[in-house]
Amino acid sequence: MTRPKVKRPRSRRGEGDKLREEILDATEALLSQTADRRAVSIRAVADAVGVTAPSIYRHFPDKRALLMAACQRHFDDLQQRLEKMASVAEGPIDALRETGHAYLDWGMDNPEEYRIMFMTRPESDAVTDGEEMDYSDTIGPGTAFGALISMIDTGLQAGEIRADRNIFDVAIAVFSLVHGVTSLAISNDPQFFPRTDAHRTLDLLMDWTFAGLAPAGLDS
Amino acid sequence: MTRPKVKRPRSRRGEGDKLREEILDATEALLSQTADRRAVSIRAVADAVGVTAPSIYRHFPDKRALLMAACQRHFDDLQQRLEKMASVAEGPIDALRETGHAYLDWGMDNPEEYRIMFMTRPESDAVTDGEEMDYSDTIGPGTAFGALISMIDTGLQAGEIRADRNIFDVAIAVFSLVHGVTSLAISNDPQFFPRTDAHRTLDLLMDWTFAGLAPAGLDS
DNA sequence: TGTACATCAGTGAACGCGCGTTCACTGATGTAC
DNA sequence: TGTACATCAGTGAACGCGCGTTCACTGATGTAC
Repeated sequence: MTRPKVKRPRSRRGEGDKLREEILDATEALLSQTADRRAVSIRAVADAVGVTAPSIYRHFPDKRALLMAACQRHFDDLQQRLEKMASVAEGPIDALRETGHAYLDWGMDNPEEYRIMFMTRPESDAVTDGEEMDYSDTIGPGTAFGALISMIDTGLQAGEIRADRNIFDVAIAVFSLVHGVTSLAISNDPQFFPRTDAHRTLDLLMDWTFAGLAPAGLDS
Repeated sequence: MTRPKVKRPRSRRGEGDKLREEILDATEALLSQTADRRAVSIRAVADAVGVTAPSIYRHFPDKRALLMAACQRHFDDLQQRLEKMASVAEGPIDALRETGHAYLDWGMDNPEEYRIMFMTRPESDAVTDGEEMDYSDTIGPGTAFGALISMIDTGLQAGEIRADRNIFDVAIAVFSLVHGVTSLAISNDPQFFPRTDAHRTLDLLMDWTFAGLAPAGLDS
């Protein structure tokens, strides 16, 4: 990891932005492979790219900005996956279930990214160590949370979800439910809480939830 | 924080263990006040106690051991609180609801401790940065999770919980539900997800859950 | 077609910092005679 | 009751490390004349 690996050939004039992309790729790869944010240092990233540390500063003002940029990519990836799942589903309840499981899978596949994005302390300092998030990018329209809101809204319109609930409250509750299983799954020894158990737990919670959300006390 | 503060008077012969307790107290206080594990360095702890850094090593072999000891105290504290809530409650369903809210309050009051105990990556490395937990101390009898199991069991005996559920599955589901709200509450700007909202969300989820757990499809 | 030059991508060395930890020590205090 | 001494609680200085970041620089490359 500290060995110089491959010496990257210098980009040609006007192609300096290539390095920017390579740096982001390396940052993601490092985070994903080590599953440990402490392994993602400026030096380690530079090393993985095959470049020296100061080169990073030609493309990002500081470490914070680098991590923010990498995290934004993850957000976009997650959102696209969820929207894809939702578009394929048969009806809003099915969409909620499917996206819930997809979300869980994504978290389990990207545990450290998940921790950074959804499990770090609020405010400024999180960033040195992880990421500070702009909430308007998190819950606004065109985001993962926005997609959740619209699924629930569709359910309401279709009469599959009881209409006496505040839609935002329901969304927060459903989100915290899925987040609970995901966060538990990646904070424990896989032997203690294996992947199939996580999905089973989510299913059980969804059963309860959709019984509670059903208009006439019917199970979904 | 780097200033020497008060110079602690040396303990008398045979009273060396006093410092051990003071070190643990200072560790907890530092963690609680800063809500940032990075602020809890050997030097900072020593400083808070009014002693030099090497003195710590007379009482703890390394930083890991110090943090483990401090965390064990937190576990004991949480467990005692939950058992107290459970003993006061009127019936098992009420006990589950009350302990759920007490758990949420505890997490919100001790966010960094909660993160260390329930939200760090599994395995060895968590400790340098937080804590590795011995699961037999976490889910065995006489623990917080053990208390949850026994509440559900009481509910089953009393006929207030449907008997066709695997008790362990139900316990994991209930735990991950409460954990979800707690973890969400302490990972976001309090302005975005205030304390009352967290309790309201938990209530909603509990409503769904107890509808699902009720024997005859009745609400709790 | 040849050459001088500005530009641009990236380097090498060093900075100051806080960290966990080690080591040889000091000096107060209880105890044995 | 007095004194020598072993013990014990804690100190002061230093170690090596990895970190983010800065600074003056180098040398290849495209462009203007």
